[in-house]
Amino acid sequence: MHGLTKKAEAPPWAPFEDRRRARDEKRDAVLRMAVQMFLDEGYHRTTLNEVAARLNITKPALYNYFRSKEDILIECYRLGQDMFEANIAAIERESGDGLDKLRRLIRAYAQVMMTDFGMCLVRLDDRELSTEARAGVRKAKRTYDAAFRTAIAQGVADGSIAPRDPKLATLVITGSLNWIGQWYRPDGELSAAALADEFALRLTEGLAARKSRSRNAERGAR
Amino acid sequence: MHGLTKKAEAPPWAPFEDRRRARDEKRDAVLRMAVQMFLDEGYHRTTLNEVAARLNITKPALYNYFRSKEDILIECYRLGQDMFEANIAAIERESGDGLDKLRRLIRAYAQVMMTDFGMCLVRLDDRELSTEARAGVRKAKRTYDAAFRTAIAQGVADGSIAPRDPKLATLVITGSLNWIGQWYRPDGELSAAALADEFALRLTEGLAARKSRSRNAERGAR
DNA sequence: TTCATATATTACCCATTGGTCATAAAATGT
DNA sequence: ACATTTTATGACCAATGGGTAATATATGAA
Repeated sequence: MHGLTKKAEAPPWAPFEDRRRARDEKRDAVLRMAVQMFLDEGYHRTTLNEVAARLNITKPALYNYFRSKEDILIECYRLGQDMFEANIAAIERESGDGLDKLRRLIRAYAQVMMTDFGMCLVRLDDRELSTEARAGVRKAKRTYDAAFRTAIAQGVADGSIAPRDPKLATLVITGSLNWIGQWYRPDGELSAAALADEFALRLTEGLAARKSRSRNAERGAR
Repeated sequence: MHGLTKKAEAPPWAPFEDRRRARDEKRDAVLRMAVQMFLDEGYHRTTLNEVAARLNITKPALYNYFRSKEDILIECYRLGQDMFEANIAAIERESGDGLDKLRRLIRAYAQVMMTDFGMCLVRLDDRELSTEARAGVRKAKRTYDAAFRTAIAQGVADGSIAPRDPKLATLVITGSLNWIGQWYRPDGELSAAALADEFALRLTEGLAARKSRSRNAERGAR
């Protein structure tokens, strides 16, 4: 019996890993509490003392996980951005005509907008952020807009969407979607999925290109 | 020559009136400056010192015209509300089917949303207000929503709009309109009127009831 | 001129709040 | 048991900004 391997099962990093995980969990708890309070009361009316109190700790303890109040806000934005980006990127990879893609974009975007971190991006004022952080957030927002614009442009090109200015059409659609973050409450009558479907339906019911004989002939001809 | 009426033309109240007008003009100037700064920088990041400085006065001078910072904010909301109410009430008085009325509502609402005081209602956080003031603002907002809902319900009833839930349809439409306040800049390519027309077109192009033979027969039959 | 009123200023108060520091208390490793 | 690191705390600092009081200045009336 070598003294070396008395109980070789548990890897020696386990405690470290445990600790790191416990730390991350606490960090996440701070973030979840903070985002809720930011959304409920507004960023600047939410004090770090209150956030800490609701977590049964005191303010300086927060500084073990975040460097500043703005740092907390930045992380909220980042979590929201990650959700949008993951969903949008997945849809852009899929196949389908422009109209289909647009419908999927609407559904996905609407659903993310009904989550706490998702609505961060439209409910919280990014002017609270430093110039650099704000630039990052705005750049991210522009990429989401671009996804809608290209889907619409593609739809107009492939004949699935009746001709229109993709930029204006995007303003109409994303406005409606962004505003969801202002009124959605999880305790409403309709589920998030049902609402997302409704928005996908209503925001595209006027877009489909008429399947006129001439257009069909045109498409069949090439 | 009576000493009494040496120059009887100018009414004796003129100076008073002049003074009152001058006062009102200054008050309005404060309001216009304040609303711009509130929109530019956000309410709580706009200090009364800065507002005063931009008007070439000092902070305490503002207190000749307003009782508090919140009082200024309340007046901004009120001016915006007045614009919405005047427009909406006028349209509700007009005749036309539900779809027509909805289109006119959209155009009018969009145009007010492109003014400083109009966008107040969606860009500024009414949680800055006292409970009573906030209740007033929210009540006003609900009446605008109600105008859209009734127009849509009327349209569904009179056959000009294809059947749908008026409440959800209103959320879709007013969301798009409210979001205008977040991106509109008066120096854009399109005029406010052109944008309003575009929104009226795009937000209703999918609503019109199909004029199917059976429906026409139905309508003709009663 | 003189008085009254409206309007403006300077200087100040004070409540709030993000953030820091020295230190204590747990938790972890040996 | 002991040493070390992590995590938490109480006390405090400093800046910000809304609001006020005492006072000065301009304006119109008598």
